[in-house]
Amino acid sequence: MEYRPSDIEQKWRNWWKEHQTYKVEDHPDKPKYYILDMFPYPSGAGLHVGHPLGYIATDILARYKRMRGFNVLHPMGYDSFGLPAEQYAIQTGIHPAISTEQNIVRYREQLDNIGFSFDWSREVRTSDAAFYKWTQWIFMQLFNHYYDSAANKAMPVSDLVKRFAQSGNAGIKAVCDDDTPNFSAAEWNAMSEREQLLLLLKYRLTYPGEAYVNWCPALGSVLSNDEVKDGVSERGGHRVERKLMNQWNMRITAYADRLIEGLDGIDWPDSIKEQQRNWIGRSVGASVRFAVDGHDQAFIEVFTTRVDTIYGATFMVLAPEHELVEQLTTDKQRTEVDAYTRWAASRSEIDRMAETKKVTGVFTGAYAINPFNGERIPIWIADYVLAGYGTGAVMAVPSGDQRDWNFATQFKLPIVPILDAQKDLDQAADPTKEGRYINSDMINGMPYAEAVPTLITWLEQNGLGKGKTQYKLRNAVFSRQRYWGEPVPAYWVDDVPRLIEESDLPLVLPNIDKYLPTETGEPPLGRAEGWNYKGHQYELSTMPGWAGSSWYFYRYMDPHNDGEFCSRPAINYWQQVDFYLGGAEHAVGHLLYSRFWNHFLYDLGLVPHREFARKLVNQGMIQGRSNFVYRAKEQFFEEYLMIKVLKPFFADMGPMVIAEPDYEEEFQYDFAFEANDLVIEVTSWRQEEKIARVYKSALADGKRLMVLFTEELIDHINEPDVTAGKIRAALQSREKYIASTEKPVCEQLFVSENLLYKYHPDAFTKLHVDVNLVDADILNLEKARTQPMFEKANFKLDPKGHYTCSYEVEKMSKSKYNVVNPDDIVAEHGADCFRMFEMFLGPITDAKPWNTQGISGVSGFLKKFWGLFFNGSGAFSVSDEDLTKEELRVLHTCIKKVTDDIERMSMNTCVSHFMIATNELRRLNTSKRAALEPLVIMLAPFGPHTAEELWHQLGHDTTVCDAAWPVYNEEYLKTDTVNYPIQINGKLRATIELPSDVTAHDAEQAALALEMVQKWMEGKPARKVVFVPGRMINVVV
RNA sequence: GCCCGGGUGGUGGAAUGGUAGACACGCAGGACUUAAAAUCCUGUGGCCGUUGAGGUCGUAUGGGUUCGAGUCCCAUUCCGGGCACCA
Repeated sequence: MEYRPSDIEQKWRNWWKEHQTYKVEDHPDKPKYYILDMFPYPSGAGLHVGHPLGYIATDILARYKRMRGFNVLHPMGYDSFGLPAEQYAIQTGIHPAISTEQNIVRYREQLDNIGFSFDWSREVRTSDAAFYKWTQWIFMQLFNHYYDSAANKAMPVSDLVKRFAQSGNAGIKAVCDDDTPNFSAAEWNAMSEREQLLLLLKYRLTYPGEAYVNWCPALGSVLSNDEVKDGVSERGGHRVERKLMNQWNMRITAYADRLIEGLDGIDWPDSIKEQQRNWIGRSVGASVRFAVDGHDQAFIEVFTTRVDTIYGATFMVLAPEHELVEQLTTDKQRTEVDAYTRWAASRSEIDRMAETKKVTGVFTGAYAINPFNGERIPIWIADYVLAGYGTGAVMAVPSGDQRDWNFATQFKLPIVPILDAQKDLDQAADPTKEGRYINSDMINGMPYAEAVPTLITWLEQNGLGKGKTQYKLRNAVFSRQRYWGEPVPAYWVDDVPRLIEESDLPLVLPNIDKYLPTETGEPPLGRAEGWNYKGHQYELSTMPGWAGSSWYFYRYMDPHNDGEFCSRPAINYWQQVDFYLGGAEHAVGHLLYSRFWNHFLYDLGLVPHREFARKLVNQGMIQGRSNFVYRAKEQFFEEYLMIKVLKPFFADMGPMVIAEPDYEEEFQYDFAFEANDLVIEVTSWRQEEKIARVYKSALADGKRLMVLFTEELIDHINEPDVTAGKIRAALQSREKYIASTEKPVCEQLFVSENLLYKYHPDAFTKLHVDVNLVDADILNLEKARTQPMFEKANFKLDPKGHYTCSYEVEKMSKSKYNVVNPDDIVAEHGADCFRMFEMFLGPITDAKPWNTQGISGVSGFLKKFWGLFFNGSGAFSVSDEDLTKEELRVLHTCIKKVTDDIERMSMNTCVSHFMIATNELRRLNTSKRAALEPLVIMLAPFGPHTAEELWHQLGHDTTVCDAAWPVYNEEYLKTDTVNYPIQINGKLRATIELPSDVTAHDAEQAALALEMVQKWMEGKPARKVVFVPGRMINVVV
């Protein structure tokens, strides 16, 4: 019988479904093992080949653990709220719930075809009201709790209220806003309810507050940094500004220390732990208040980790958004400061952080007073100081900090050394802490360790500052001005948020007519009719993508519970995730937020562990190979005209007078070619205003104007002669204004990648093109023209008539149009082959570009393995004979290696061990049950369909999933002799066959006796002989 | 820019500090075939040499630790991921 996956795979998938093979029940008497994959966002592009990489690995582990006697929970669901569905809804008007449902159906089909052992009865979807009811419920718990620093845990706000009423907030150690005032019990009790509620917001673990966002006025929406390119929106190229908006926040900073400490107790990759530590960015230092000269009420608070350098602070820098900038700026400096502030507002945070070469900034005209020596230091603003980090102000110490040094050097500000150990301050800053302080008044002569406490004590005694621990971690913005997310279960009364009753959960997302912000700039939910609670308007923003994914792993334990997010018995049995697998790109997003929520739920006694996942493994990303096309900008046509049309044209016409355009002319006419009083302007058909303006200038100058539309240049891009003809005619004509009246056919030009070198790089926009339209980097023009992107396009082809695309290896994603689906491969080679091929690609932790060359190796292996069970005439034929010593060695080597390698998630080497065993058994002509049955069992996690078929052919009638994993016997692995390599001074020179139980002494003697060894020792005595039993012998001379 | 990974034949990759290149792909040669496909066999890191010798270089680059380094340490370089509203 030939191996034909299509004959067996569907059959067994049906059988598993019928027999509920993968249904998981809680068995308190059985050891449990909870294996979790990061659930996918159901994108419109379908499941891509990167998704299953992790799912296959965990599926293998899950099936393996089951065979080792564990009750395994390996569930799957969908992170089904998200921006792409909303954008699709904006474009098409289709409700995100509908497109999401369609995408899920597709995902499910694709997942089913791969033969996973998921228990689908436990599926969760974050966009189901039955699920987000509990996301909202957790939000409400966060609102109702504050972080008590004394108890080091979350406590009910109702307790806080009682304590306020009794003794005010003086004795309360809690995490709260920096600007929380001190008040007595009497003051508290005298407050109105509204005042009290506003004050409590400063303590709650989730609260509305101001935060900076990328605001795009033209689109009327907030954009992610990702959606902002070069200061304008990626879609549409509209202006984007940094704007303060009232947003819900999560007080994750309350848990900063616990989130750092918790990392020590979990088996997560060091790189993830390190990234989280850096993200939280705990730094110990001091905050210092600087008075401002001439402004009695204004103080600038700075945080520094190097308070010891304070006498070297020769200026101060504020973020352009700093609230005092407006007030401090002197009239003389105002124009300059305003211009700089506007410019800075147009830059994204990433741009600002990335820019280090160019130092920019302006002087405000104001001076701060150094609290230690009363010195006046100038206050500047510069965008390397970020408003969102710390206080948005830094004291600049150019002798110790490189960025400050650069700034000081650029703007000629003084650089004062403060330690006698600092060197070469004319070359660079020296951040050393060595030596003794100089120029530093009260700490002169002290070392670092003494100086810091001296200064902090002084600050605290004088009320000018204090020792402080600062975190880079900011409270997490929790509002999204979007539709497709969980509604926030809160409503507003007199600008104070209140929660709805728990009994009114879930607060179901309402339908709206359009998925866009309202005309007044409110989020889409502002369009919902009757969106209010007992007459008060609901919160209009929705929750971010990470809300549902921060706790979903508990829902799988008890997915249909309507009374609790998870029942007590279920959580007591399943406890926590034993093995979590997913991409490292979630290192500081999902994985940190989930830990935060879990610590909170732990404080409330709702979950048994502080950490939700005991072990985490990162799956490497399967990267896509993206292709790019180049769309010409207007500038391109000017260059094209010069190079392709005018140059040959001049050669034709002989010498001719061309005016050198001066600066002003260039401004009036972008493309200022002028000959015989004719000016040529290149612009788009649509730029009526510009054309009118240029025509007016031309008239005023007494010149004639010819307008060449970019669209007509596009039409004739491959025939420059046509344009040359037009110009020739224009030169001879006496008309004042010459422009084509033909309607353009093409509106965009795409230039082949191998022609780009002729033009200025800025003349093109590089755009992703769907890889399905490209074959070996050549764009399929016929297919391309069917796409909206190229509907009105012309292509400038290379001399071979090809449009060549450039390529890059990057993340596989719908937005990069480089998604490859597994479907075709599964259909062609079968699911088992696909599963094993993905594993065979390499370690799951490595990133690698997708590439199907090599799949025939796995496909051939499955055929050979299958072939072991069938005789020459194609009949199933397995004997019951005993195994020979060699067959035993082959089998048990394979058992040992595969078992060890699954345990360390090295699935790629497992596949090669199967190949080796199969090749060996073929060589030995083995068709004995005693060898093949254990192999079928071991193959089952990898190729479940094939294994199930062979298992049943071997005469079993229950599933192979419940077979016991084979155990290897060390006895069979032993060999009588070992082939020892012999090194002379670390270089391999000979080998020698020695008994496997040889003593060190005998081995040395045998090695030294060898002729080759003697030759390489060149008569010198052996100074030392290193003998590693079973490994090697090294002779040192 | 900052943080985190990674760099091994033509390709994917293997290698608890102990014979670098397992297992595959590809390629070359051969067998079977009228032919092709499929299948099977042999070879396959570079260089020098050889007729069944052997030598030498080699794990991004340059240093270091060690009897011994792809593996550990330092520096450089290139590539990938993250950088707070993509998920």
